Amino acid sequence: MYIRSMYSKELLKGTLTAIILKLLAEHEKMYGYEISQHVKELTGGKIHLKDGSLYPALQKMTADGLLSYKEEYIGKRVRKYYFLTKKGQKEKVAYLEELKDFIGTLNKIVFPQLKSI
Amino acid sequence: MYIRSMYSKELLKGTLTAIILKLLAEHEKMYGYEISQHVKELTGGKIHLKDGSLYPALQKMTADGLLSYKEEYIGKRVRKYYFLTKKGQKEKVAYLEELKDFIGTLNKIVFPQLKSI
DNA sequence: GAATATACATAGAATTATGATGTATCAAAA
DNA sequence: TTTTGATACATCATAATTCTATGTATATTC
Repeated sequence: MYIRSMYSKELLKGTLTAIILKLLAEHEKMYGYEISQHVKELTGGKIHLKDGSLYPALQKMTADGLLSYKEEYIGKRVRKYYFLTKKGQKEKVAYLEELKDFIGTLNKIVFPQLKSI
Repeated sequence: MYIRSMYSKELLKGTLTAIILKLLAEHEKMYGYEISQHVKELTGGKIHLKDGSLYPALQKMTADGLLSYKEEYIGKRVRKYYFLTKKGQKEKVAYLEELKDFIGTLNKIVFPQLKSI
C-alpha cells in the first residue's frame, strides 16, 4: 500500500527539482528517505514524494551535475548522502527564481484579487 | 517560428485546465485564440499557450463534460465559442481550490520566509 | 501582392511522476 | 521468536500532459 498525495500528480511536475535543490541548500547533506520525510512534514502530509519519483530524480540530478553524494553505512545499511555541487548551487538560484516568478504569474491569472507575492 | 514561454513546459502541467476554467468563469464565452491572447496579455507574455497545447486541451475538457461550445461564423471563418457546462462550473471550484492550496504549500517549502497566501 | 495576424487542427516526441514490484536491514511489538 | 512496520535503496512500464512541427484557410495591413 502507498499514500497518495492530495494533489494531482501533474501539478508537481517541474517543481520536484526545485524542492530538492532548496532543501539541500538548507541542509548541507541529506539522504533520499530523509528528504521525503522532510517534505511530508513540511507540507503536513500534503506532498508525499513517492520512491518511484524521488530516487530517479536524485539520480537524474546527479547525472546532470547538480548533485553529488557519498555513501555512509549505518550498521549494514547504506545511505546515500546527497549534496549540492558548485553547479547545483548556482542553478538553484535560477530554478527558484523561475518557480517564484511562475507562482506570482499564476496568482495574477487565477487569484487577481490577491496582492502579488 | 514560435514564441517560447519563459517557463519550462513542465511547470505549466496541471495548471492549464484551471486557467481555462477560471477565464471561462469570468467571460461567459471565449474562443481558443481569444483565450491564448488573454493569457498572454494577463501575464505580460510570460505564459504563451501554444496551439498544440490549447486546442487539444479544449477538446479534452469538452469530452470530459466541463465545456461545451457553439460555432459562429465571422465572414467565412469559423470560431468555436466555448463556455462552462454545469459540471464545469462545479468542478471549477475544486480545481481552483486545489491549485490555490498547492501554491500555498509550495510557498511553505520553497519560500518559508513569506507569509502563506 | 506579399506579409502578418487570425483561427482552427492533428500527430509524434519529450518529459516526468506514478504504480508496481523487488531487495534488504533494523526495531518493536505480539 | 516471529512477525509487523519502518527504514533505505532500486528499476521498469505506464500514464498524463505539453510541446514541436506541420497543415489548412481566411482576413487584414502594408
